[in-house]
Amino acid sequence: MTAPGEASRRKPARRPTIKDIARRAGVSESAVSFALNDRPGVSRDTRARVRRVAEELGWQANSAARALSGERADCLGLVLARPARTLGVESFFLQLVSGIQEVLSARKTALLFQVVEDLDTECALYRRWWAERRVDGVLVVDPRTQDPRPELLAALGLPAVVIGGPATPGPAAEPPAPHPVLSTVWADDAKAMARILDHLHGLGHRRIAHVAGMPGLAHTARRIRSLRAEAGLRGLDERQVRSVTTDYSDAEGAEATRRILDAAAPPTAIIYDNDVMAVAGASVAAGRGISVPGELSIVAWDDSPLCRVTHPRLTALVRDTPGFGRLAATELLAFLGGGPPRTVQGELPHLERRESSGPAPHYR
Amino acid sequence: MTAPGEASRRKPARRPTIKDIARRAGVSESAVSFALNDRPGVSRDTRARVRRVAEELGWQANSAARALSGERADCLGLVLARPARTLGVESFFLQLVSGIQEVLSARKTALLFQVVEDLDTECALYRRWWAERRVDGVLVVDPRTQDPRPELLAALGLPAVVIGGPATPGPAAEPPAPHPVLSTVWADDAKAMARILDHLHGLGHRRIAHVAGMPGLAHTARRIRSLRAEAGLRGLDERQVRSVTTDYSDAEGAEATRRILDAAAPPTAIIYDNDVMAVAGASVAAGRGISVPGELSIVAWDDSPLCRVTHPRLTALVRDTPGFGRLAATELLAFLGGGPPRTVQGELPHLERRESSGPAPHYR
DNA sequence: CTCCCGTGCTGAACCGCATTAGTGCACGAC
DNA sequence: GTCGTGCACTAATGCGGTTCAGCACGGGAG
Repeated sequence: MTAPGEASRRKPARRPTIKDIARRAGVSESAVSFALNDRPGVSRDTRARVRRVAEELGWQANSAARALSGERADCLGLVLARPARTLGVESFFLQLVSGIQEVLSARKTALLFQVVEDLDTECALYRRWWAERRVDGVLVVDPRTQDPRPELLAALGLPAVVIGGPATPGPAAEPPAPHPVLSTVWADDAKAMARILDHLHGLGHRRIAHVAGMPGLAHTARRIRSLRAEAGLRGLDERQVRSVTTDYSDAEGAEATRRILDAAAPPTAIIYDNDVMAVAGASVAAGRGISVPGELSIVAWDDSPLCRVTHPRLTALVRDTPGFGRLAATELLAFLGGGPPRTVQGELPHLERRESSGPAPHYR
Repeated sequence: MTAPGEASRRKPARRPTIKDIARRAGVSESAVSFALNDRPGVSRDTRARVRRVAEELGWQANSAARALSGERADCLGLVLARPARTLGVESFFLQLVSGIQEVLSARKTALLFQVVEDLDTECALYRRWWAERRVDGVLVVDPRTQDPRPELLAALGLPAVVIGGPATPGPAAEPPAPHPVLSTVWADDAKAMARILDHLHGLGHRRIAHVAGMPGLAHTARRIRSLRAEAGLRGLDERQVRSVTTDYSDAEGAEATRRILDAAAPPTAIIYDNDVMAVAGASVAAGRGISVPGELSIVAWDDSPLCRVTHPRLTALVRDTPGFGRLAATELLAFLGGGPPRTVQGELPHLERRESSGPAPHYR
């Protein structure tokens, strides 16, 4: 029935267990467990001997067994709820994940990563992971203004850190109110927006458009509020700073740009909430023969190679995304280790000035 | 010691086990296990009752317990070995992962995803996952010409599917030789390259450059060989089709473009192995006042929104990346289910003709 | 009427580790 | 000399499933 290759292919290839170590080291299994987990109850000699044998055998704890008895899965979860369609050019997540894993891999903690279509599926997945005890905690991304996730996770008792600020928006300029159970890492979008406005206002721009991201997202709301607030501080009124929301795609970024440029009194500067839309916007301007930055300045919120391959290269807000991921992972591990839920702030981004932003036209 | 919030936050929130189901259904635990796993040994009535109780209790099998006794982790692994630096704009992986998970989530199989710095770390990770029994199998990406991974995985007996063809390069035009243990999903780069050459040669291009990806990657080698072969079939010699390798970054793509254009007899068309480099190349051409496609045609291997935001929009080879992921996941699950290792081919990409490719200059 | 077998279910062992409750022993105190 | 005490270690138990060896029962064959 089974071909020869068939039989050999399924070779069991037994992996060593603590029993094997115990036998070879001449001690009991529990002594081995103590020795390998840095617990008291074994002499220095025995501990060293056990360690050596374990090393020789290439032993690694069976994660399932450890999870079953230890009540820990040594595994965190990250769900990305994005319709497949909008999984376009995206440098943010891979960088975030890369940062997260720098921290996790040092602790032998794994990361379960899943892309799903929508928020409901994401919630269902949290429930399943919780019930299956697959993960010790989760990293929540893309917080929304109306977000069912914090409540769900709190109800399940599944530890989590919300990346990108809380779902409950406070005043734009203030740090988010701490959630009683969840940790939060947030970026000060208000200060970041202030930096952009310092730059543009200093260059003489008085009519500024803002092509924002998805309406439901918390940081979209924060940025829109921040723009208003910062504009107000500089004596601009609401009609001079307009925000429109999009789905972050190049298509909607381009479309928004067209509508903005068609207005009666078009702005002299546009802020885009991501790099893809900024490039798309620059492309629209080029297509219409509008000179950048002569007639229109462009600023991208988030830098990437994209911003450097256009002509002119785009002025962009540079964030340390891997650093943000490291921060989030560190915070979640600290919480799992028994620490209190905290609200910590990521590094403030800086504005990388390139050729897409310049003096406002009437200033020349 | 513990604050009030501290105490409540760690609420155990017990999850139901089969013991709970057994008690409420009035049967033994083993009967519950049989009923829930579609095994014979329980009557229709009992099975239905157990199912109903499990449903009511919201029971989900503890994945650790199941893994421990069942010898299956219901989890696959995917490692991406990329220096953090080159984790730039990358649509390919998220799309691949999204396709993979369409298949996995239907079977309640999770995906462990990890980004590491290099191949050695990747191999170490396979060993650890294997020893820890974390995963039932892995999806291997970015196969190389000299690739230690198939051998390692075979030695460990860790089932795997290699995505993107085998490490052992056969003749460009032929499907890869099947590995005795590993499955492979591959793309026919030779035919894809033929489509590009059909297009360019048909437009009169006779000097064609190829800005390829990383030298060590198997598909880079395949594409370079394919270009030679296809050029030969059309009567072009080696000096008319030049390939240079890069690290896929916009910077190297631009640099390669500059050197290519500086040559004594520059090509009339350039093929780029990814979208980012193609855009960077287009940007270099624009900076030099070289008209595209008037003086230079550009083709990108891999489409993305990027290719649609440039002026002119870039002609690109469109692959069904999520479909590729689905294929790979399906194949790995089939193998885990007892099927033989197979070599299957992904859908052939098609060339999306846009404005960046046109008649060669001397044809006008 | 006995024997046998299939059906439907139970009890117990087991997976690999962590943990708790002992156990034997040396040593110091009284 | 006896008793406690701390140390180094072992034995036993449990985590939540799966699985295998029974076991009671009923019905058909001989």
